[in-house]
Formats: sequence, C-alpha cells, structure tokens
Amino acid sequence: MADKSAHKERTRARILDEAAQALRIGGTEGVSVAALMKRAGLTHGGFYAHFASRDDLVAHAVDRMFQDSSAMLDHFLRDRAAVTGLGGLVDYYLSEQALGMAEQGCPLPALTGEVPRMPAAARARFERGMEAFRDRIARTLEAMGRPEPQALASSALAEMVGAMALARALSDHTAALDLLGAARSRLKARLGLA
Amino acid sequence: MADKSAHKERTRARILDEAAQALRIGGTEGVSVAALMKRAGLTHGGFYAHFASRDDLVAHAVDRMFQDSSAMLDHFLRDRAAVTGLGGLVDYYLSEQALGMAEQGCPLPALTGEVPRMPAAARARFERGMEAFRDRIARTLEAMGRPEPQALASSALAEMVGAMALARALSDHTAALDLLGAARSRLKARLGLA
DNA sequence: TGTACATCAGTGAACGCGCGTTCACTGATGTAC
DNA sequence: TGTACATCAGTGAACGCGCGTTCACTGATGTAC
Repeated sequence: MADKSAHKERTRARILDEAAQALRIGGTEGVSVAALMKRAGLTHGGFYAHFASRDDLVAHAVDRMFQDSSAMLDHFLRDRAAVTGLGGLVDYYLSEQALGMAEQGCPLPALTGEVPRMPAAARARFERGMEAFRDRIARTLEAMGRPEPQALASSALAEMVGAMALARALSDHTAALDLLGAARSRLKARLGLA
Repeated sequence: MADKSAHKERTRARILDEAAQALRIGGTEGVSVAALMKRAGLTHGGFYAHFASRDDLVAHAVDRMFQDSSAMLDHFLRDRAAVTGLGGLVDYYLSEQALGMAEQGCPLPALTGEVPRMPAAARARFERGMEAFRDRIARTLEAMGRPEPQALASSALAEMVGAMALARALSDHTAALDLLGAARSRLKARLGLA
C-alpha cells in the first residue's frame, strides 16, 4: 500500500514536471493532455487518476514552476551578502544561459502576458508566485538599506521580466544578447550593485 | 468595379480590426476564424476571400497592431520637445487608462511572451514592430543627448513592457496601480524626465 | 434608357482532425488467512 | 510459506465538440450593347 501510493506520487510528479516544461514552452494552450501523458510514458486515459481536469493540472503546474523559481532565489539570496546575492541573481536571470533555457527557466517572461486569460485557479497561484518573487527581492533591497524597497523591487522585476521576454522574441541571437546586456548593466547600476 | 473593391477593402479592414483586438485579448490562439467573422458581421466561409489562411490573418493583424502603436508614438514624439514627449509617453504607457485598455493598447505586454511560438510570418512582423518601437525611443534619447541611447532605450522598453504585463496579471487593482506608479517614477527619473 | 450577361463578396453545409473527457477493462501488487 | 481475494494505477476505444478549411451556391452590383 505504501509502495503503491509512493509510486503514484512519483508518477504524478513526472506528469507535473512535463506539464511545467510544456507550459513554459507552449503557454497555457500549449499543454495537451495526450501529448503530455505520452511524454511521461503513459496513455492519456490514466491522466484522470492524477488530476481532476486539464485546468487542475495547469494550476498545479504553475505551483511547480514557482517552486523551481523559489529554489533559484534561495540559491542566490540565502546565506549570502545581499549585494553579492542580488548581483548574482541579476547576472544569472539575464544571462545567455537563461535566454536559452525557456523550458526550465522563470515562468514570468513566458507566461505573464497570458495570466489575464488563465483559468481562475492557475491565475491565483501565478499571482501568488509572482508576488513572492517580488517580495523576496524587496526584502533583499531592504537589507541593503535602499529606500522604498517594494517599489524598487517592482520596477526591477519589471525590467528583468520585460528584458528576458523581449530578448526571447528576437530571433537574432546577437541582438538578444545586446538587449540583455543593456538591461543587466543598467539594472545593476540603479540597484547599487555595480 | 471601383466601388466593389473599395467595399472589399473596407470589409478586410473590419476583419483585421477585430482580429487585432482578439489577438491582444486572447493571444495567437485566441483568434477563432468563426468567432472573428461573426464579430465582423459575416459568416466564416467568406474569410478565405480575404486571407489565405488563419496564419496569414495573424501576420497582418500583427502589422495592424503595430500601426496603432506607431500612431501613438507619433502623437507623443512628433513635433514636441524630446523631454516633454517622452515624459508624456511614459506617463501614458504606464497609466491606469492603458492598464484597462488591453484590447486596444500596445501589443508588447500581451504578446511578447508568445512570440517564440508564433507562426513565422507573424513573428517576423512582430520583431520588426518591436524594434521600430525601441528605435523610436532611442532616437528621442539621442536627441536629448543621453549616452548609449540604444541600450538605454532597450532597458526602458523592457521596464515599460514588463511593468504593464505584471500589472495586468495582478487582479488587485490597487496593487496593479502601485506597480505601474513604481515603474513610472523610477523610469522617468533614470531617463532624466523628472 | 433598358436589358442581358459577367463578376465576385459573401453564404452555409460539409469535411477531417485533434482536443478533453469518460469508462469498461486488465494485470501487477499488497493483504488476509 | 502458499493461496485466494481486493485494490487501483494505468490502458485504449469511444464520445461530443469546436476548430480551420473547402466548395457549390446566391444574389447584388458593375459592364456591354
């Protein structure tokens, strides 16, 4: 019994992993139940043993994506000096590596634009994840003694998300890197990380 | 004959107007041929007298959207002092009014995230529109004598697009306005428009 | 000016397809005695 | 330890539906004589 339910949980996690990837690549409409289950090595009928509906899956996949984001924020901001950590975060977030990892990276550049048309449950979780991200930056800025840390964090997050979204939209790789570099240096300067 | 083809052109323009709105609200996948034609007061079969395919429509609708954007840029940046014009643009772009007008506003916040998965023709036109927008800001910054106007324009556009996308994703209207305000004041300060 | 014909924007039924979801089933695994 | 039974994760055929696209047609309008 214990083995069986542990197995089920692992299967569910596998489906969620695939869903989170598919979501980042194809958006909310880019996740087809059949394609997803195939990628997870299963047949589509079994899907409903794990999720109530496609919308339910999307909602949980949104959580999954922001768990990844949260782990990335931990990596940079936990147990490090605020300036070093935040500088590393900005450099990484706007790096060439992150540019090419859309299917595993931050959900914000790829999906923020379609939040208004997400199913309610997914939208609520997305908002929560987004605000947690922003608050995490704000707390770091506060630790650095910057005034109006919440407002500055909002502005910084906007530039990070916007820059990555615009860079991914450019098919010219050099132009994309230029854009990332422009945002990176200006962002670090105005956050006091230069 | 002249009347007939003028009539046809007006119909085509009506379809494109509806498509541009639908695209801004629903994204690339949010445009259904049947729904669109209905909104234009026609039946779906007639669609193919105007466009080769749905993808062809999307591509032309992208152009249509950026024509609107270009007119907005003209309004602020043509025949005005650079500082006044750019200040007005930033204020308007990040205004409460613009927040609520997703279906008529700038295509960038709503659609940039899905550019990588757009059909090729639409994507190419989107990139062209995006770069024209950025260059327009860059030329204004250049006229103001700011150093590295292209890089600064990229950074500024990223913050504008990111801020509006994030604000529209927040269901709490006050929180959305706060976010826009935070970006607006910081952006104007660093562009030298305060 | 009036009539017969040609054009073609728009109609609406039909198509094949992929989608989300349902459901009767199978067969491996865990439990009871 | 061995056997009979219960559970349930996963299978795969089937469903209804909306989609993009096709096509034979209609009827208003513009042209030719």
